[in-house]
Amino acid sequence: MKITTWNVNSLGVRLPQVLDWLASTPVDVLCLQELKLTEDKFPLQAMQEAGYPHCAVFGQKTYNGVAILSRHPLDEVQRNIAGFEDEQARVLGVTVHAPGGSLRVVNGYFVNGQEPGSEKFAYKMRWLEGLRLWLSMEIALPRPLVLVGDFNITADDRDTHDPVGLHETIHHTTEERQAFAGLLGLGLIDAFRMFEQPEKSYSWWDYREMAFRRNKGLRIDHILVSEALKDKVSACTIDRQPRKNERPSDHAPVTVELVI
DNA sequence: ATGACGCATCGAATGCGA
Repeated sequence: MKITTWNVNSLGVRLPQVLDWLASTPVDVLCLQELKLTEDKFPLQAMQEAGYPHCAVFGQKTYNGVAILSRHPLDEVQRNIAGFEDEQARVLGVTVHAPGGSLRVVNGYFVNGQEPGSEKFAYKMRWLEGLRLWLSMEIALPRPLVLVGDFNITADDRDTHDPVGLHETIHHTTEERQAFAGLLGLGLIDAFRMFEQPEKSYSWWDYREMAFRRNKGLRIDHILVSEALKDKVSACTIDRQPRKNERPSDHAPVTVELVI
C-alpha cells in the first residue's frame, strides 16, 4: 500500500499534472496540500475517473486547503486539529479501510511561520502544540497512524542545502525542530530516515534562481508512521520528476510504501 | 538585497509562500 503527500501549490493550476502523475504512479492514497480552492471547485469527477472514488476535501479560497484521495473507503473525517480553533483549512484526518486493514491518515499543511519572532511564527508554534496534543490522543487509539504533509520544518541539517547560511532562520529554528522532535516523541517515526537515502535529498526548491537545477532545496515534506507500522514500511521516496514539468509545483511528492 | 518566481485577487499592486 502506497501513501503520498504532495503540496501542489494550487490544484486549479496543477490538476493536469496530478492526473498525469497518478496515471504513471497509481498510489492508494494521495494527500494534497495548498489546494487554494473551495470544496465546490474540487474536481471530484476527475479524481473519480482517475480511480479515486473516495475523497475528503477541506478547502479554502486563495490559501491553504487540503484533500485526501483514496482508492479505498474512508470515514471518520476530522477537519483541522481537534481542540484547536483555527480559521485556516490546514488539516484533514481520515480512517482508510484498505483490504489489509484500517489505518488513520492525518494530512497537514503546517503553518509557514514567515519569520522567527513574528506573530505568524507564534501562531506556528501554537498550532504545532495543538497538533501534538491532538495526536497524543489519536496515537493512544489501537490503530496504526500515518502523519503526512508539508511540515514546513527541516528535521535536522541533513534536510537543508545550506545549514550554515540558514541557521536559525524559518524552517530551521531550534523551536521548530523541537516541535518536530515532539511529534517523534509521541512514538512516530520519520519513514524517510528509516532507509539509506541519497545525499542532499530535498522535497522543495524555490522557484527563483534555478534552485531546482542547482539542488538548493529543503526537505520539509514528511511522512511519520506510528510504532505499529515500523516493521511494515518497505520504502520511502521523493519523486523529483514532477518538479521538472513545465509550471511545476515547488514541492515534489513523497511516497511511503507499507506492506499491509 | 525592500531582489529573484509563482499563484491569487474584482482589474494592478500586493500578500504570501518557504
